[in-house]
Amino acid sequence: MVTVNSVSEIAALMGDPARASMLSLLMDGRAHTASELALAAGVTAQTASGHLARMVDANLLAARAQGRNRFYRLASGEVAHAMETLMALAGTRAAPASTTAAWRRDPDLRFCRTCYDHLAGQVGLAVTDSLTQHGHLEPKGARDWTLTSSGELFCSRLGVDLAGAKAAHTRHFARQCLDWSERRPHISGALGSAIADTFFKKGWAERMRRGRTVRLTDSGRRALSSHFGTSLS
Amino acid sequence: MVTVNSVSEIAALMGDPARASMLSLLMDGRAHTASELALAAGVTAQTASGHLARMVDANLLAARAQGRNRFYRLASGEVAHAMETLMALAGTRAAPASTTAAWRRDPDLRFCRTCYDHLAGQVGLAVTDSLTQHGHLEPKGARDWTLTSSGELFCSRLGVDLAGAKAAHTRHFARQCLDWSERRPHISGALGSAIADTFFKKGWAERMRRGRTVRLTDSGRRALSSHFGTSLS
DNA sequence: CCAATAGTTCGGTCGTTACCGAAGGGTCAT
DNA sequence: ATGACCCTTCGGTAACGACCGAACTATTGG
Repeated sequence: MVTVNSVSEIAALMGDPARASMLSLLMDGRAHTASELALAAGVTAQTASGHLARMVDANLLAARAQGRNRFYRLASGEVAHAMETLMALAGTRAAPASTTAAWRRDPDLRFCRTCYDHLAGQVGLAVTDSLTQHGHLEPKGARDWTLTSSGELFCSRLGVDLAGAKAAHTRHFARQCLDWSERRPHISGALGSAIADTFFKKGWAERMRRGRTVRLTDSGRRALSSHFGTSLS
Repeated sequence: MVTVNSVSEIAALMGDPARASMLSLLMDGRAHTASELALAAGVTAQTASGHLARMVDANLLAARAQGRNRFYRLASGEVAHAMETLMALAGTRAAPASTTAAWRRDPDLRFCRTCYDHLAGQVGLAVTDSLTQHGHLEPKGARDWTLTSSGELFCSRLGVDLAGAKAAHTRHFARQCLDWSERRPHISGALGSAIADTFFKKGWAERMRRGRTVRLTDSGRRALSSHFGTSLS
């Protein structure tokens, strides 16, 4: 009904530098305390509290109290997707060299990172490209994929929890998520999450202590080569 | 460090209700005048002008001056994509404002109408396309065409008052005019006016009593086919 | 109990910006 | 030329909201 208004409300929330910094930190898909987020945003705890309350109110974040801490995380992958899209748009603008974004200079982040709960960067793209090129994924509509029967076979052999992914009826199953560093869609949604879980469970990849960067292990490189037929530089 | 900032800048631009309304209207992919956008946003022309300038500055919009109007359109599909994503996040069905625009509901207006004193719509485009494809018109600069010698011959055989058109030194001779419904330039200026006069004089087209709608007669359809080699649906 | 830590609420300040009235420039028609 | 129309720039106002200091609640640990 109030489409334009609600859009501007969401965008206005993301349009504040402090809140954008918080959302950016939360893009790793993990939950962070209010203090961490205040630090990341460069504001005091009171200010951060206000920001967080507003974002929870708008269903951008979800909060969970634990002891005397309060953990915040992104409310959904859609929020992460919107942030990624805005990053992609921000990257296309003709900008002077002096304002080159930090992420353009971070090769590790461009190589592999988490986008909410799935893999992004060159590794995320490599997985996605392999699936599409082998006929495991087929485009469906403008923003989804269909997992073909060969794709189901491939995923179950890989050890991906397909049943669990299909059980998550509240979210898209195989969603396209625009990769801001590579500017092409990678696999997202419940399937993307399940695939990422497989990578972590099998020790193919591990999250860095801080930030969204993900390190591809040696066995991960071998797995990419043997299972996905992909060689990364 | 700059990444979060640039994202928040973009989001902040989209976060104002007036600007979001403008962007929403522009989601139809077409160019709109500053007045239309001011009306859509519910603000005065001065306020709208400021908003539009900021969005052009941020490479969200592209502007093109034409006569006393100034047309604005989205700078790229990425902008539309970002808006769509935000709409999806806002939980609103992306309903392009185009469905409510008058010209969208009026197929006759889209088919053929006058634009000041020359023909616009599909018929205007058909005439223009035919002239360029036969080498009668050649682009000159960003906003004009040159009538080639073959074009002069063609026009005089058609009965177009070329002498009168050339005598009107106060206006451009063969001007490009952006077609609002088709988003491509059609022939305007003194030559465009003279061509339209020919259509009316020969009974190929007649103005409707009210409004800008023009009806193409049966002989007009035959003329389009025989003289311009164009078949319209 | 008291102290320390985490987080929120309240009140007031301050900067940003959206807004409009007035005025000016450019274009087109009569 | 004159007026009408479209758009922009300028100046001033008003309101929203981001921010922090201070005070308050809740949990943990000694």
